[in-house]
Amino acid sequence: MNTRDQIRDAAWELYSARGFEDVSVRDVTQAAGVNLASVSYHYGGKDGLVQEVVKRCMNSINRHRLELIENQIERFGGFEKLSLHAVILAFLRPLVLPEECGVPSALILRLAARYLIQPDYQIPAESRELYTETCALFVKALKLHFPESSAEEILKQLIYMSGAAIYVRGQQDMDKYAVDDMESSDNDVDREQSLIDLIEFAIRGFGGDTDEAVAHS
Amino acid sequence: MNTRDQIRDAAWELYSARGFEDVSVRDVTQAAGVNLASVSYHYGGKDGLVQEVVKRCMNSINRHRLELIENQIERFGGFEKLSLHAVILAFLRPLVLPEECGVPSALILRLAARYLIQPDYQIPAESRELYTETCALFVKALKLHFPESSAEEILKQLIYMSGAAIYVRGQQDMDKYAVDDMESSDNDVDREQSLIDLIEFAIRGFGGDTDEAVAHS
DNA sequence: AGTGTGTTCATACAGTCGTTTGATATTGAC
DNA sequence: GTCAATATCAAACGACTGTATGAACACACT
Repeated sequence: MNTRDQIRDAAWELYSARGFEDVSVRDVTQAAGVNLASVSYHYGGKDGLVQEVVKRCMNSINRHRLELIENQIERFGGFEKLSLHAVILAFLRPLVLPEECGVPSALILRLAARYLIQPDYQIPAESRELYTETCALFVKALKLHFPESSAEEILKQLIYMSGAAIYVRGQQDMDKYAVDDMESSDNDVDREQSLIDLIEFAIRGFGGDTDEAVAHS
Repeated sequence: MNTRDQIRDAAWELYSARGFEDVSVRDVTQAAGVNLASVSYHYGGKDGLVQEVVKRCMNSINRHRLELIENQIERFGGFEKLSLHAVILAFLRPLVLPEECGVPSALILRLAARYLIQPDYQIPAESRELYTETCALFVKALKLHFPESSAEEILKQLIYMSGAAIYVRGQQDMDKYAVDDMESSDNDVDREQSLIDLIEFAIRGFGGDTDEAVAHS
């Protein structure tokens, strides 16, 4: 394999497990089995490598969203016939179960945390474009269900949903303490259930009819 | 003023503005006008100082929540008479407008980001206790409106709301790009409006009646 | 005045970080 | 085979980081 790709893959794993700041260039090159200077040579430095990982992560998520929505379009027989539940599921699923598109769960959280505290951080242009397109498509799909809402309102609610999806996972461990008899359960089951709960919450939040929407799933 | 307090206040400001990792002990002591070694002496090291700031932040938020809910109890004439809107507002307001209890807006985001990626991080016991108590009280208040829901379900929805409240602020800048004609607006107005929108979203998400709830506010 | 405790101080230490350097190795085209 | 471009390598550089050290100072109590 390419030295360049070896570096990228090692960084992908290490950054997911331990975070961008806490993984040194030496950690990456050692795990990849390549020379220290290779990072500067191939990516221009640590920042370039981080951006590569960020780009791959964001693009995987948004490509998966588009894939899911296209599958549903086929299944429902047209973009206009998409159920509310299907649209919201396609948007949230890659956030809650990112492994389905090859993205480690922790990496999503780290990315979210990153942009939470550095909103001015330079997102790779390519990734931002894909994200913009993806949001635009989902807004369009949701607008069919809520013609009285503006695009801005719908987008904002998509963001609410994203925040809820991200946050509930990071806080799961912590908040077990708040309800003393909450069972400690398997992580995967938790996440599947979280997705279901979250979608119901989101559909109600949007103002849709939960029962009707679920019936179409 | 105390050297100890000078350090704490300088750290409070600097950590808010630039984050815990990106502010060195030297930055803090220089801003505070005290000696470098004072941090080790008074707080046992950087970690101790960070925990002090974290504790103050979390406690301010949760104390303010309790204050707000007590005001509303007086106003409504009893804990049992609290409106759904009032409860949710008291929970979310300190997250969206933390300056009202003396917490810089950015600090909340940094704390959220911190626990998003380090769910196992040791939260100061005192802060965790207060948070636990606060959540328990709000769950109890919400249970009066949704007697059919379990405490776990209600708590989870409180977390959804927290995530939405936090996330929408971190992403505001970024997501302006997703809707091309979104006006660039004043930050404060944005946040006030976000709070209103968010509460409506939350009330619907909970399954409450928006109009009825708002009428009580 | 003397003693002890709590605090501040300048300085040094040991370690890690990202990046650079210049030499060497590899590759592919002619 | 030769040349030039590309890639890899060990080693070092300079700039930080958090922490430790031991001396100096302040102040109360006897």
